[in-house]
Amino acid sequence: MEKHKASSPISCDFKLGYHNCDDGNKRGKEGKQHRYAFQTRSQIDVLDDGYRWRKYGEKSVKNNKFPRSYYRCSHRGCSVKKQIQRHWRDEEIVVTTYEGIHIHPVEKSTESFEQILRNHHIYILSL
DNA sequence: CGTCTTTGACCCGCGC
DNA sequence: GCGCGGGTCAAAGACG
Repeated sequence: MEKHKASSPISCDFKLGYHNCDDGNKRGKEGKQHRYAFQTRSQIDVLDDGYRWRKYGEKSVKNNKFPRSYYRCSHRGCSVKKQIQRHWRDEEIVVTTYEGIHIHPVEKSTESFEQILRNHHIYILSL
């Protein structure tokens, strides 16, 4: 699912910070992780992409009245994370950030990732 | 009864 | 050292 390119230009005045997660320090797990994000115009903040997610945290962000939710793939051995956050200005815009790669097939076969992309007018920001 | 949410505490790096 | 901002843990409860 990492081959979806952003076909439509986005006018976003916010930028996703690429956190400088240095490998080989305290964490020592995986150093470089795939991280990409997209934003959505939707009232629903949690897009069902076919995987099962378990929420493990929620923190409020500065300069943003809406909190940010942290999810993790509930499959054993799969440590894909994602966080969902609303835009600071428009409540309608939802920013979803993925991190990691799934090591197992998708469980639910309801919607494919492409369909979700089309249905919700998702714009991929960076990958 | 198993899975997932909720929510405060905890940890860590950074600046003062 | 202390507070802050951001990320995670884990116990208890909700929900099917």
